[in-house]
Amino acid sequence: MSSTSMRTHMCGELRAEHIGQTVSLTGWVGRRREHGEHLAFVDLRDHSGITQCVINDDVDVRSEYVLRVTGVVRARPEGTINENLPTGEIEIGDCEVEILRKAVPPPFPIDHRADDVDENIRLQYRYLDLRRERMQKNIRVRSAVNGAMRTAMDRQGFVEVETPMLVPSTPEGAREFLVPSRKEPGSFYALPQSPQLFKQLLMVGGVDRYYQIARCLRDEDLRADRQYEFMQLDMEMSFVGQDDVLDAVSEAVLDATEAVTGERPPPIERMTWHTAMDVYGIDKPDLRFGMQLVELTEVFASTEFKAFSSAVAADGGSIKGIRVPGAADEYGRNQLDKLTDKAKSLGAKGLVWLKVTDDGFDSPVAKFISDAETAAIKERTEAETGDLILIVADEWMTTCEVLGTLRNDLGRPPVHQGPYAFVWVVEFPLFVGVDKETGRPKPGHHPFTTPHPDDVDKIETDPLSVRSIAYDLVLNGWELGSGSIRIHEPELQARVFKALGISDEEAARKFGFFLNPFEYGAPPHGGFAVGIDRLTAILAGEENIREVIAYPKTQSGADPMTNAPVEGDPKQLAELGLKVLPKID
RNA sequence: GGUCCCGUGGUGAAGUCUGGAGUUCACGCCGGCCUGUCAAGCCGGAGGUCGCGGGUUCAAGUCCCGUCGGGACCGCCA
Repeated sequence: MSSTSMRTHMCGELRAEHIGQTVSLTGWVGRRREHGEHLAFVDLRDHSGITQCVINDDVDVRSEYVLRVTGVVRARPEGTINENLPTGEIEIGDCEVEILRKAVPPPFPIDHRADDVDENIRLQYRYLDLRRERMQKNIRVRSAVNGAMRTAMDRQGFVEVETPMLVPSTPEGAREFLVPSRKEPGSFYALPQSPQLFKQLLMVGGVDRYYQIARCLRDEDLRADRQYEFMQLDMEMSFVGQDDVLDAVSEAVLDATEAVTGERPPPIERMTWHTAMDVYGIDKPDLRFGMQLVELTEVFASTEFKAFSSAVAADGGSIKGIRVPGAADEYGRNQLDKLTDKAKSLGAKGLVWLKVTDDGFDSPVAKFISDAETAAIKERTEAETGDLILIVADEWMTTCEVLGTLRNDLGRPPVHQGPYAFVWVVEFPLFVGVDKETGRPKPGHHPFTTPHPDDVDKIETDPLSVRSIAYDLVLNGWELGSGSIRIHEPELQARVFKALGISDEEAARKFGFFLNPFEYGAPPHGGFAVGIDRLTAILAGEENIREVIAYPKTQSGADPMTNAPVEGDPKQLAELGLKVLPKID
């Protein structure tokens, strides 16, 4: 497999069993150690590893020269075995060295030391960065993830279908990249934010089980876990319920994890959205650590502390706390003030902190808390002396979100650390919040998501309480993807549109191209999409998806290697009927 | 759109708070010595618009203003 017409082995391949063989290796000069005119050690490197070549002639080879070395595998002399190297027992002697290409010195070392190099420089010379062991590993982890998921989908009877990259602009959702049409100046294609439309129409088309390793594009600001372009394992299946989709995706994701780590994680547990919010304060809970939100509303049922009593009295009010083990001494007044500011910036009216002592609490509000309440707080939070307790009293959602954010800020390990804590978060609300202008509820996922059958009756009467058959896959606090069972009956779709305040005319205008085909017989169907960059990053032990993307963009959307984006050429612009307006300051 | 951090020979850092000659350290690079190294060693050398522009000052890498670039996060990502 690894041999070619130019080489017999890879640089990381040779062992004691090869001693005596004449071999040819190709690769780059990693290190050169010269001992006078007639002895030099050259570490020849390719992605598989390095092999020491002993060169007796006076050959001028330098860092990153590309060589073909032909010689005899021999045992290293006693006392010179390098146990840190898989190939450390052997070396290549009687070397004939062919310089295939000289090289100028690289701007940074092609090894682990480049981890500390400014990322902009690594990206400018990405082709050199990619030569490094870390990048080679990450690219191969990615390939393994793709391969395992593809195999898993094939095995389960899914059919890979490629959907177009030049698509119509869609009215809702993320900002799109526009591509001007040359044939029709003034008209534009959009690059797909996902194959959503096409995959659902594949179901109408009787494909039954579709998947694709799909490129998706969204013109939204970049982050550690977000790029303009990203890859998804996109899938859709017909005549299914939620369990069918979750099982199929679990298979692919667990296979991918096993392919990379060699170990298959346990079956992925499920948690309702409500539990995730209530206990972890976030819809993408990180299950690797505790510090759960503890319910304290009842404890303060008859409290005299006004900040709490008003929350108890309010409809939908909630008081919760988190315990930060052993943190009482770590957090001084200054830091506690910062936490309070943070809580306020997240929408809380305030933050109560209690330092747990043997007697009770050390806190500015300790005097408002009765002995019974103190005992109840300690019992419910399982607090011990030296712990710090943070309490928020507010509307339920605010209480949960604020404490969830603090929990992550204070306790969350780096994303790749520890076990792989997958979790399915199910029963997302159908609607989230209310549009300020229209007063109508806003869709939580997208307007084609099926309402939970038990809640369908409440679409008109209490829309915000309606759950949906929409679900997310979460790993170590990162959202890996989301999906839903789609609405396939027009009556139900009409009710949801009505709740959203979308008129028949508007629905026909905005979504007609999508929904009209359903008239010809849409099967019940549902699907999912898994973010491959994020899954790969976590499996590769990286905290940033740029590390698992061969050619990523910087946070401002530029590519330091190619200098993209570049100004439009006037001739091209003219052909497309485009004119660039001057910048407004 | 916002908040915060960073920018010093090819690379990484110290120096910036408290202004005083481009000073220092490590790696790399070039040359010399060296026959068992593997982060080789020893000796010598070259290499700088302190991101850029403006201001304050007798004097700015250092203080002030602006700007560009990079990063983390918020908004945004139905």
